[in-house]
Amino acid sequence: MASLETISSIDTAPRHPIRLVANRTGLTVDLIRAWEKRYHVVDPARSDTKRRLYSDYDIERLRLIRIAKQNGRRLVDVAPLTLEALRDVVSEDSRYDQAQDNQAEVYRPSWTSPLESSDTQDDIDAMLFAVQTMDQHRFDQLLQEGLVKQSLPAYLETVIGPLLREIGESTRLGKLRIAHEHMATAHLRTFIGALRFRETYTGNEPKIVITTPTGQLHELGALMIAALVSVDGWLPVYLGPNTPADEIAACALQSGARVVSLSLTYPADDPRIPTELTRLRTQLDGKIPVFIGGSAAAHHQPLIDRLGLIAPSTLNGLRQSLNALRDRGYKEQTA
Amino acid sequence: MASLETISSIDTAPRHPIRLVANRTGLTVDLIRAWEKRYHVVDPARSDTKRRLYSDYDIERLRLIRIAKQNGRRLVDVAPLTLEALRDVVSEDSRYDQAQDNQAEVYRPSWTSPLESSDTQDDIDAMLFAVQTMDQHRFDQLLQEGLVKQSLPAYLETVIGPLLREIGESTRLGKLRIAHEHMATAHLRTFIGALRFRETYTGNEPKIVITTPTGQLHELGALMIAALVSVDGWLPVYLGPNTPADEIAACALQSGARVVSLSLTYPADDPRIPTELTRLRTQLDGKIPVFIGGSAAAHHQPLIDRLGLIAPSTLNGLRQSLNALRDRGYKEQTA
DNA sequence: GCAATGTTGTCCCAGTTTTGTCCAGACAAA
DNA sequence: TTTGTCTGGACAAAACTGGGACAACATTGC
Repeated sequence: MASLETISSIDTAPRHPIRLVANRTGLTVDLIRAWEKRYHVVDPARSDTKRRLYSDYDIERLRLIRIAKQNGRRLVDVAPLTLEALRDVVSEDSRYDQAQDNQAEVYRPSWTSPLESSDTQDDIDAMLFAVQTMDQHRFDQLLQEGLVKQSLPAYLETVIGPLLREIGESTRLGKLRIAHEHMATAHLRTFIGALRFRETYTGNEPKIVITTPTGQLHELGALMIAALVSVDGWLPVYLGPNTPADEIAACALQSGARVVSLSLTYPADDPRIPTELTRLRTQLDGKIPVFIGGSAAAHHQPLIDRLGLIAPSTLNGLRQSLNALRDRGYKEQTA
Repeated sequence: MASLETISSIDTAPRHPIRLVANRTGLTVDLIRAWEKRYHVVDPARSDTKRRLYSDYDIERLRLIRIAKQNGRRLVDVAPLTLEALRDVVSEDSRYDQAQDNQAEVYRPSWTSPLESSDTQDDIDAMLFAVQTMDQHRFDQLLQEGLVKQSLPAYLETVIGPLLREIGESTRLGKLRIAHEHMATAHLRTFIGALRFRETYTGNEPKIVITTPTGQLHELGALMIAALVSVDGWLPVYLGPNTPADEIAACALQSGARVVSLSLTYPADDPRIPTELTRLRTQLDGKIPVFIGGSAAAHHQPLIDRLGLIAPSTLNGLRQSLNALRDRGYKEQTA
């Protein structure tokens, strides 16, 4: 369980003091207590000296309730909702034009463990079949259904990632036409792009610039990262693919981003990559870390080491590094 | 299965406070109450402390009434209509809106104007400012709000189209950085892509393949077309940008599409365009018409004429041609 | 063309409910 | 000691309600 937890769960272990919760949610300490007193919005555990201790789950709920209120909901109405119900309410409110999710009845705790791999593979196969038959509607349906079954990070790692690889592979082998790949890519671009907006923002999130460097035209990896980090309370500044180093640096500085993350996939050995990465590293204030992800990152390991960039090997590794960074930032801030 | 039902039927359970309704419809709280007082436009349920509680059905009605009013309808006339009747009225108006010719039949008071152009320009300026300050959240908010104010086709034509042109222009003039343009483009890609899914599909819609030919990397025009035709009951098979002619043809044949639509923007004089268009025309069964849209279509007028392609000069022209085609197809089918 | 009338969005009022902030005194942590 | 958190309560701002006033504008009748 513990290993899976890291991918998919929102931790329910109580450990955060109220101040951190206030910081992360954008609420005041007083308000959090008042909500608890009046509506039992949260029921935090206590330390042996009666200090409130909140879990990640609580924080996420409070964040969502804050947004729900901004959208015009009344506290009385949203206070008793579960995290999942809140997600639905908030995403419906902030994007009421989105395809109405019809799975309200399905109870899916966010700590749901990832699907059995065979199950997942079946899903992926079904998706590939839908692509092959150009059945967009079915494809979309499968994507939506798959998302219901697991948490977003787990879904990206176990379904979307493998699906992308298989589509690429099948096209190279001639099992899929270019037209099929195009359709699937376009559809996934829309789908993953929309995922980001399932999350909600308070305005206090640290920013992260996400893009791909010059020459890297495939954006889906970067987009997945944007969706992923949204879950953990980052605000992605997403620039799409193929951004020159100068522009990335300018954007990071203008937006006040805490981190930059790049995705490298294809072509893996583009000669511009070393130039661009070096240029980016020198232009950025040394305080802004640069993360490198994507399948082609391994090709540039020496360069990455030399420049002091960070290249976690998995999506989950990236996620953990970022979370550590974010929480470190919190400590510095209050120290 | 149940999915279609849940999508198309609107919940009548009263649960939304008036503030939320105001947010979603773009009306003010005062106005909603005034309409209720004067015309019983809605008759919301009440909480135990007399607070108004609206249903999804109410909200949708208010939204449509707002649009109907913008189209020049009088409140007295539309207030008693059911949701379905309102839908008819609004969609009828939106057709006449842009068919500037024969609007004589419809009663339209003199103050009718879809949206004051100055108003629209203000919105666009605000969006440009949000882009310039890299305020994605604001940008998204403005896009959403704009959409509430008018019907989707009108919105695409009066806001999104001009916005795209101004972003391109500003970037060329150096008023925006490339990073800004990238951010805006990426964001719009997500936004427009999601628009298509506002519509609900029955499975009987005629299909239309939408893409851009080889060398044309800008996909937003094509994506706008996909969103646009969805409104009129087409099912877009969207392939993203840069699709070779052979693949377009294969896709059209495999999916049984009735029409193909291409968007040409940049580079306008790409030498591959004539080759690709010719190739496409010959590979497609003569029965499948090919529409050409986009700012660069004019550069290829002789070619378009020679190949017998169709190039309406505006989005609305395209829309009308397609509707005519669809209805003609329908008649043949039933005759 | 002008006056009377109708339509419509906005604002104000006074009373109620809901919600955010503040305070005081006690205790715990750094 | 200083700072932060705890409980319980007080207070004030914001939001909602019903009612009505009013100005801007369009329509209608002359």
